[in-house]
Amino acid sequence: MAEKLRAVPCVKCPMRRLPIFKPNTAEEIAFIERLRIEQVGVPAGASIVREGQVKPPLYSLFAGWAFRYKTLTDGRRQILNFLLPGDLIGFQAHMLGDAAHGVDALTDVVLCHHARDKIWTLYKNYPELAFDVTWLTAHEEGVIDDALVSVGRRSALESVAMLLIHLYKRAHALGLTEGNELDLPVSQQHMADALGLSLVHTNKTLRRLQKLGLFKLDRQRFTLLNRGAMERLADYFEKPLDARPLL
Amino acid sequence: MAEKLRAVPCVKCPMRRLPIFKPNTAEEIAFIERLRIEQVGVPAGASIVREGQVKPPLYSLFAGWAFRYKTLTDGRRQILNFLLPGDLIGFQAHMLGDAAHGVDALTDVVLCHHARDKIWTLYKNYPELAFDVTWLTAHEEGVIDDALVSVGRRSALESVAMLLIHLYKRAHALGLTEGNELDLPVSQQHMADALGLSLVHTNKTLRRLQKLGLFKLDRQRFTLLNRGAMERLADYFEKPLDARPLL
DNA sequence: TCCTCTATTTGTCATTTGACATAGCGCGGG
DNA sequence: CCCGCGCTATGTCAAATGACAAATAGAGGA
Repeated sequence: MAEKLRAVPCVKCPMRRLPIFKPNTAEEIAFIERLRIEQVGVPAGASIVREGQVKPPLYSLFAGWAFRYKTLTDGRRQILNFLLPGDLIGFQAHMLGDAAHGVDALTDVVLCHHARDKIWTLYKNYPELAFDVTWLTAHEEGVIDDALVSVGRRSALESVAMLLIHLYKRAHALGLTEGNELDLPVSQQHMADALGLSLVHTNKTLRRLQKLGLFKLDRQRFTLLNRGAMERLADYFEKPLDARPLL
Repeated sequence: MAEKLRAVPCVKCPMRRLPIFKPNTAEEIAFIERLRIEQVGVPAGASIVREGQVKPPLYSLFAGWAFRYKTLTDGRRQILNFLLPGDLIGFQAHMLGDAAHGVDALTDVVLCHHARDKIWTLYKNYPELAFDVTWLTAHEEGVIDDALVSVGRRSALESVAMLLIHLYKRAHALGLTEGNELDLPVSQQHMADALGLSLVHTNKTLRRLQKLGLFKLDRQRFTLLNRGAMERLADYFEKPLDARPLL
C-alpha cells in the first residue's frame, strides 16, 4: 500500500519557500535530510497509521491531505483534525509509546519517513529543532482545543462555518487556494465525523449555509463567497498565522 | 490575588515519591530548582491565566485542581481539560506567543512559577528535560483527543461516565483517592462546560447514573461503586498510566 | 454506452438535549 | 438564629439533531 519514491532533497523542498515556514540554517537542513529515511507515497483512502499500532513510524506530510481519528468499539468515529503538508504524523505516538489514534490519507499523499532512533540525536545536538518539535506539538494541541470548542459549544451551523473557514485559512497559507477557491478533498461524512454531527444533518447545514450565500461547494470545489460573514458566524478571528517550523 | 509562599525544595518535592512520576538525576533536579522563581498560592475560583494574556507566566501545578477553558464572545464556555498536580500551565502559550485559553483554579492552588527565559537553557543543556517537556505536551494533546471523542461521539450518559472515570484514574495515580472515594472539586456547571452539555441535562444524567448504581456523588464526595460498568459504558479501557515526567 | 458504486440531497418522524421555571438544600455572614 | 446565595434537583415544553427511507447525481469500470 505504500510506495517508495525518489526523494526531493530537503534543501530543494518547495515548502521551504513558503513564507508560512520559518527558515532553517544549512546545517539544520542537512540534519533533517539525514533524519529522513525515504519518501513514500500512499494512495487516497489508505491507512497511514492504524489505531493502536505499536511504535508507528515517524512521518511528516510532504504533499496531500490526511486526517487523524479515533473510533469507539461500536464503530462511531471522531475525526480529531485534518493534516496538511508540513504537519507531523506519529510524534505523539512516538513520545507515548503507541498510536492512540489512526491516520488515513484523504488524497494521494507523499510522506517523509523519519528515523525514530535519530530523534534523540535531534534533542541532543539540535536544541533549536527540538524546540521546533515541541512548538509543533503545542500548536497541534491548540488546533484541537479549537475543535473541542466547536463540537462542544457551537451550533451545527456555526461548527460547519468554523471548520470550513479554518481549513480555508490553512490551505491558503500553503498556497493551495486559487483566488477564493480551493480543492477540498473532504466528504460530508468526514465533516460530520469531525464535527460530531450526523451525515444527514451535516448535509442540511451545508445547504443552509450555501443558501445564505456564505460559500459554494460543488464536487469538492469550495468557493469562499463571504469571508466576513463566515468569521462572524463562527466567532473565529485569528491573527495571521505565525511562521511555523518545518521538519 | 496571588500570594508568595515559602517554597518546598524540589529534591524534597513529595510528588517525586509517587510511582507515577519518572525519577530525575540530582543534576536535573538542581536545574529544575534554579528554573523555578518562586511558589505562589492562588485561591479557589481565581484566574491563573487569562484568555488572550500576552506572554503569560510559566507554571507547573504543585497542589490543587485547576482547569483550562476557552469562551466564545457571547459567553459560552468550553472547558478543555482539568489540571492536576504535576501538570504544566502556560507552556503552550509560551511556545505560541500568547494564551489562547484561560486557566482558573478550582480549589486553592499552589503553583511553581518558572523562569520563561531559562527554557531555552533547558533545551540547550538538558535535552532529557526538553524531551520531557515535549512528552508532557504530547500527553496533554492525547487527553484532549479523548475529550473530543466524548463530546463529539458519546451520548450524555457515556460522556459523563467517561469524565468521572477519567478524573478518578488521574486522581488515583496521584494518591488523591481514599479507598474508592475522592474529593471532586468540580461543580455540575464545570462538568457541563467540559462535556458540551447544559447544566440541567448534566444534572439529570448524573442522577440517572447514580440510580444505575455506578457511583455516588454527594457534596463533591465521589464514590466509585461499579468501575467495570463505568468503563464499559464509557468504552474507555486504558492501560495503567505510564510514568510521566515531572518538572 | 451501460452499469454499479458511492456521495449527496431531501422528506418525515423520533430522540436527545436545551430552555425555562421553580423548589430544595447547605453553607457562611450578620 | 435567620437570611441570602450558590449549587443541586425536577417538571414541562421547545428546539436541535439523529434515524430511516428513498431519490438523484457523478465517477469509474466492463
